[in-house]
Amino acid sequence: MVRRRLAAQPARRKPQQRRARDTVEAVLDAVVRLLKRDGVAAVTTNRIAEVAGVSIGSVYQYFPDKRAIYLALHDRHAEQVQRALLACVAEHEGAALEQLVPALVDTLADAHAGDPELYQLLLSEVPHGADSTRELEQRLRAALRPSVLAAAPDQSPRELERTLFMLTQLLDGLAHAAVLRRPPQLSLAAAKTEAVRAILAYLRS
Amino acid sequence: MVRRRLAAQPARRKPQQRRARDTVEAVLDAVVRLLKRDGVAAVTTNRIAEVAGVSIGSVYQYFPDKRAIYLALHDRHAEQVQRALLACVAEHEGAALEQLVPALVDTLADAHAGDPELYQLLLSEVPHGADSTRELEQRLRAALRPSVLAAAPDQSPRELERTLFMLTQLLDGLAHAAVLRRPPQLSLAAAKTEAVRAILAYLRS
Amino acid sequence: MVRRRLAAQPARRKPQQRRARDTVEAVLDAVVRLLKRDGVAAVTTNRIAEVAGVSIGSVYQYFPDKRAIYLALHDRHAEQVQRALLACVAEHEGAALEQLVPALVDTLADAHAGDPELYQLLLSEVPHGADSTRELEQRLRAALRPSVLAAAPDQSPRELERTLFMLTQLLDGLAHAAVLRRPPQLSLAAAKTEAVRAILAYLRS
Amino acid sequence: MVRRRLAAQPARRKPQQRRARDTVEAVLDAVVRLLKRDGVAAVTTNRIAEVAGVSIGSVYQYFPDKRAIYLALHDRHAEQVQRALLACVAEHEGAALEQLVPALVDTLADAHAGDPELYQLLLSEVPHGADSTRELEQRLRAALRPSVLAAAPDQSPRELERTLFMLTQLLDGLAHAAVLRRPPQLSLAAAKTEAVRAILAYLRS
DNA sequence: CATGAATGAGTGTTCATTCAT
DNA sequence: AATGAATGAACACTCATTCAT
Repeated sequence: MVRRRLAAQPARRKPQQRRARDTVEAVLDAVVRLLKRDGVAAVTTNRIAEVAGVSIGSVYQYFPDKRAIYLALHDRHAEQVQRALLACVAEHEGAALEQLVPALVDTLADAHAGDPELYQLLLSEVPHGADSTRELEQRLRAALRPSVLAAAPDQSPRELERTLFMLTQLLDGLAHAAVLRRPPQLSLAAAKTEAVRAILAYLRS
Repeated sequence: MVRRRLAAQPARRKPQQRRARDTVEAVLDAVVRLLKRDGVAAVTTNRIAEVAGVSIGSVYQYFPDKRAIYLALHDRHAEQVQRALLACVAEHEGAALEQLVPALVDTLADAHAGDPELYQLLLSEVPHGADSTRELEQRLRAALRPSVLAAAPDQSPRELERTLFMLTQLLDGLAHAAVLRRPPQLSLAAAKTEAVRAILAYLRS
Repeated sequence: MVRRRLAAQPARRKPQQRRARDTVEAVLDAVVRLLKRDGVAAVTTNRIAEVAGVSIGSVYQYFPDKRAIYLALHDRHAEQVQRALLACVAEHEGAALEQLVPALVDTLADAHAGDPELYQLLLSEVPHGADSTRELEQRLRAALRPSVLAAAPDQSPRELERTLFMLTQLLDGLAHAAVLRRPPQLSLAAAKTEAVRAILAYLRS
Repeated sequence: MVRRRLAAQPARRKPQQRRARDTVEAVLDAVVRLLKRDGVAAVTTNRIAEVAGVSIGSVYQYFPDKRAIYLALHDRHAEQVQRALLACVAEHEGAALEQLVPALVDTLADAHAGDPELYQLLLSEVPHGADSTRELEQRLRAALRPSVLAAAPDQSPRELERTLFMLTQLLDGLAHAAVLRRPPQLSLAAAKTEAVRAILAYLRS
């Protein structure tokens, strides 16, 4: 009996960590909700706590200050995008870039299109240091490196980095543009096709 | 009489308009100075007035509120970029895109490279509605339309818009990336060459 | 006419300084009122502003933070005591210490007795750095130096300082004790007499 | 049986009381440590618990609120001083005041000099009601009464109280001043000698 | 009894904006 | 038109205290 209890103890700990994670998630979701409903100006720490259903004190138990909340939000977004990309790359393991690139454009466009409003808000209204932007790029680069290396195994590290840099910029930039910036006459599908065309044209050049 | 008046009025008014323009410029410069020296958090209207050497009352004479100051700052930047682009396009009137594109990349990269710190701040820290981002694109598009039209005079308006959209995104995105995001191993010159290569590859495809 | 105006200008400035002084005084008085009425815990910056009849913003125009308000309060008290002491010393210029000491004890006891409650509060509840205590002593010492020097002109500087130190401590300590700490059976007058007796006994020894 | 129980109970209880005492001491020591290291502002109940190595809940098991902690700290200090004084008085039982007074000054000065920083903090920064100051005086008076009575057995109770009051004030005030307020030129020894001189001069007068 | 996560009233402070001069 | 003292709503954040485990 005693032993069972001792063995069970670690199980008790988990709920604590679970609860912490839940609170963090609730806080970030609250920020998103506030952001969409009332704009950045309405995002106050007290309001966040209220909407998240926790006390303001608890918010400060998990985040040292308001900036940290925004930072975590940006991070969470970057993580989600990375996860989607890694899944996409894994799904097309061994495929040619001709197959991979359209899939990547789709994945990225979807990631942004899933909640373009939020994404736009995140970019244009939610404060984020320069690192935050780099964050997503780092993750993108990491996700793509294996595929690019497989497509051209004999390139120099320098060339590899250059290609990765350009591919990252083109992918992110064009998917982003397709979702958020395309002119009214252009459909999302057409914009994605065009993006794929541009990227493959570069890779072949 | 009419002439005298017309001649006199501008003379009297000019100083006033001059003064107004000077004040506006002083305010915007003050924001830039504060931004660079102490970060967004230090940009308060009272501090702006102080650094600009005008009274806070005068600031509110020219700007309805703080947002308007940031907006004007973004606008001024967009205008500067547009001016540079128009000059570049004018200089290459009649030239093929093969000549124009490198020049445009140079121009944009220079525009950003001239004060990359400020540009980064403007993008990542200074609040700017979605319009503000579109602003620059609109101007870019307007500047490039004649050249693209000249290069392929018989394309449909739809095609023209599509090409302009992609060209704009590629130009701005890649110039931006070349200046602010390129990995340490990649020189600015190499990044620009690569950008030109990508854009021309797309245009030829 | 113009000249008159130019000459009048300084007169206009005064009201500004006057107003500033008034606000500072109003704030300090508000703190005293709050302190006496509701205790230290009730002294919040917003409440101070309210009781002082100024906006909280104005309070912060004149004091960088709350500590500064308390500091100013201690300072004002020290200044008042010093003024009373200087007046007392001036009144007894040329008198023997036998006459001066009782007058000094009276003055100090009155200064404390005038508002013993406030004085006690200031000492025991209102935060004050170590300097604040020294402040009053410095002023006391400065006020007494001429008299002590006159009473024994041929003592060494070292001896002078020693005597001043002891005199200061005895005066302040015993006046203070007479007002705030004497046992119920002892009248204020008797306590003062006793204080004088102790001080003169020391000076004669 | 009864005996066994009585004998056993204390044995069982002692550890509990011991633990309680230890916790209380740990808490008070934590306050002192925080006070010295980081100042009053850093003394929060949670931080106290942390530094004391107990949970905040345990702190509240032993102290009803924060004020009680400070009160206990002042009390502990007063107790220590009293203990030293009683020992000193006991050591000089039957001695004349001429011998006792120097010993008392030494004892008090040592009590304060042992940790003058803490003592100063306790006086100037740690909130303490008026009682807290009286506390030490009461204890001082109690400790000295037998000696004063022995020195002049035929004085009236009124006179006794008056003398005790003055003696207490002079002893505490001058010892305190000798340790914490003496000017740089004056050595601690010289200051103590001077204090003894003043007190004996008063007693002889 | 011990724990420490959770609470939330309340604080000091800021800063966009106004308006009397 | 210019000034800048005054305003006060609103904010980020703290910390004494509680109570479920």
